[in-house]
Amino acid sequence: MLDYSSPQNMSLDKVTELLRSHGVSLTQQRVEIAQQLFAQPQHLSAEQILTLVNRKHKRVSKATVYNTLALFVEHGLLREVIVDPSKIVYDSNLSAHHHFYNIDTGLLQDIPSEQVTVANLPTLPEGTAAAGIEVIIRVRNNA
Amino acid sequence: MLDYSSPQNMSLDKVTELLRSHGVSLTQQRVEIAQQLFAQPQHLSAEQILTLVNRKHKRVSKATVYNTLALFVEHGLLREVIVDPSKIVYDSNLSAHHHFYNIDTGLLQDIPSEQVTVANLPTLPEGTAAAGIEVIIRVRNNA
DNA sequence: TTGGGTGCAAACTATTTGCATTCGA
DNA sequence: TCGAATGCAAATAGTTTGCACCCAA
Repeated sequence: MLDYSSPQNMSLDKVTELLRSHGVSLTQQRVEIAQQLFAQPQHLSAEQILTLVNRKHKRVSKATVYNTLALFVEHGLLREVIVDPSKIVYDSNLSAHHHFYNIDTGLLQDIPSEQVTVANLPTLPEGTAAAGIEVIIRVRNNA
Repeated sequence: MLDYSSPQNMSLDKVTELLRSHGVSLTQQRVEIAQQLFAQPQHLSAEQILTLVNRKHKRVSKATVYNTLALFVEHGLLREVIVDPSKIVYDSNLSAHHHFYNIDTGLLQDIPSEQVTVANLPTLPEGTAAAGIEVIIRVRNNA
């Protein structure tokens, strides 16, 4: 499910700059988590991130993974994708896009935003401002 | 949060016909749950449904509520809306529509499908068929 | 009658929390 | 130094499960 072979880490320099530019102060754990997450655009659960980060040496606790993910989301470094009631998926692809979600396999795939047109938006409810528009296309495997 | 005053129940006749026509066999509990759910189009959590159904007399267990909701979803009587990682919302509005989700209050509101145009759909992943298209517009309260 | 449905309590799992310890600036 | 961050374990909450009993057809 998770490809353990290909992903390189993002370089320390780049991670440092990325976190700093988003107002996140540095700690060893945040850097390790960020190196994994931002090596490439990807979809990971908290559990998967915990496993990835601790693959070689156990250095990051579960609570810190959750704390850090929440912090990254808050600072706009990461996007939560809510498609499966059983767990949150963290998406390190920051560009605007939508998703295919395979309800049989759980596979989540990006749809570049140019490939979907959402038009004619309705007026928002009184006293609210838009925080994001999401299109989720649920698919199932052909029998 | 939940309006306990207005909702009437759907009549026994209508519920009987509704369940039968969707291939669901009748039991006391299923009828009680259906009467609440289909009294009007609404968004309810499992917990809320449990409370509603047992408001007067305690007759339906938690496990049965979950079993029944899953059964109704399977038979197309109900739609699961997944917007909040902490709980599933069951939507008794069967007509095509999308949702506003207020991330501050948790309020879910329908958007009639005529009010949003989703065009230019991308080709589906190999070997899959569409199971549903969802548009969720997340909003927050104005400061 | 009898297989599906129900109720109860215990199990499960993702996430959160409390608090003592450690670390970055 | 010192407040912020971390780690651990226990707590939480929604949902699921196992199994004995019950009831709709």
